[in-house]
Amino acid sequence: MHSQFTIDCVILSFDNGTLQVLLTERNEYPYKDWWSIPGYFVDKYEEMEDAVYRICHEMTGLKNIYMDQLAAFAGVKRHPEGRILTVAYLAFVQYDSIKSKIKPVSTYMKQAKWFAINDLPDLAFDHLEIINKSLGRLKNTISYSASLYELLPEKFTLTQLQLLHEAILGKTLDKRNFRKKINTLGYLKPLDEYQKGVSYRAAKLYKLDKRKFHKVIGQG
Amino acid sequence: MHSQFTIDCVILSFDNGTLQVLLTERNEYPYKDWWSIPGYFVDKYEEMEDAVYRICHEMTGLKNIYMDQLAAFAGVKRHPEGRILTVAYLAFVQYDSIKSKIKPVSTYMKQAKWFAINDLPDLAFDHLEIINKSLGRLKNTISYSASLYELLPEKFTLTQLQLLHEAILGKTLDKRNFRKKINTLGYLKPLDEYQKGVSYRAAKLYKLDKRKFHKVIGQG
DNA sequence: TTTAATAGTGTAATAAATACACATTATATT
DNA sequence: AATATAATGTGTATTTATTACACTATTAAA
Repeated sequence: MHSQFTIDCVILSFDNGTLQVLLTERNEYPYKDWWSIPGYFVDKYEEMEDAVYRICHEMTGLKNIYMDQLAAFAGVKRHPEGRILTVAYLAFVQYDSIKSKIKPVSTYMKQAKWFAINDLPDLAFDHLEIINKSLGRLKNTISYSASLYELLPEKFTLTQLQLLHEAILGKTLDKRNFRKKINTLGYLKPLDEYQKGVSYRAAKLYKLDKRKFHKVIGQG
Repeated sequence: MHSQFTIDCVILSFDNGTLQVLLTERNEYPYKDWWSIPGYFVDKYEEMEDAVYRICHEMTGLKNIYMDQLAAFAGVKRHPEGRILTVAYLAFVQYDSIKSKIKPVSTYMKQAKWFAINDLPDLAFDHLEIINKSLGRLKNTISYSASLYELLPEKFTLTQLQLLHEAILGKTLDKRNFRKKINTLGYLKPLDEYQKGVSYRAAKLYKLDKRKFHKVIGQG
């Protein structure tokens, strides 16, 4: 007999100019062989915060990811075996730093794989609804803000940052105005390093200055 | 045997320059005789949206209130009879239009009563945490926005509106600048009516022009 | 008629957002 | 060596929004 409720994790990343979501291929009924966002039952005496990390690790191999609660979903018909409430969490991770580590630890999932957000397979349960809600949250709460930088490599170009904003907001931005804005925020540190392996002028790399970031954010 | 989870409702209002929350006095164990936000168990085959309205009505006598999901709370120790997850919802209502209707329908609660948000009694379960989370949500998402107007009477003065903003933001605002801002938004309709029963110059009344509001909001 | 209490109003200064186009640089190709 | 390609990096003028700031007008009550 399973416990009362499950946790499901929307794990987003950014690559190739597109938002990516990490899906797992189920190895158990219901929805065996379907793609789903990683999730599982919470243990009886387990705090949700602990469960999120455990489940995320077991289903994808990923560890130490910061997750925020998104919402609870409890549609009567969402689960074919009876109404099971799930609490969805949302996390942002850097695509490159994580690619090699993705592999389920448990046998409950067959594999874990990134999918571009606008090219998703059919999904188990109400997981498409959960993903859509995540995208809404992303759009409303984090443009020009904190956790955004979890989606980029540690060192990134301003063009990458702009593409990320564009992907989230669903519209193009003016390059000069974007850079001006970024500058006034004042918490990006330019490095003495440049992009490598491109067949055109290499762009300067930047990283988030966390010290300054927290100063700026602490105020408003 | 109760179903898997509960719903709790944070019902906020505004009166006397202060945010108010509707609490119910429990008539059952655990926490018998304690004040709590109204809530109860969701039925096995009941959609959450339906349960919210049913529970809110049974516990407070209020009907037809629009509620937004706030978050799920599931601390292992939050409920003395074992971990019970609750999904908290948040609603805004007009203080005056509702005062007389507040009276529990079920006997599960003894009475329902408004409390000023900064003068709360001890609360059952983790309900203080839930209320605090509501206030954070209110602050982050609705200044100069929609559901705010649910907290005011249909016809209100600009000073009332300003006091509401100040209560939510926890700081004072400049009267002229506030009115200028409100004006540029353009969805408040001035009426040919004035405040009554005050012993000083009566203020003009305004109401929300929902048509214009949706136009403005629809864009950004 | 005076007092008390709140309503209602404008301007100047600063900061932020927008619109808009071209020279620069690194690599690859011939 | 010269050229083509593809993306980087930069400035100014205009409009819009935000901030700071103080007095007169109106009403009811004393």
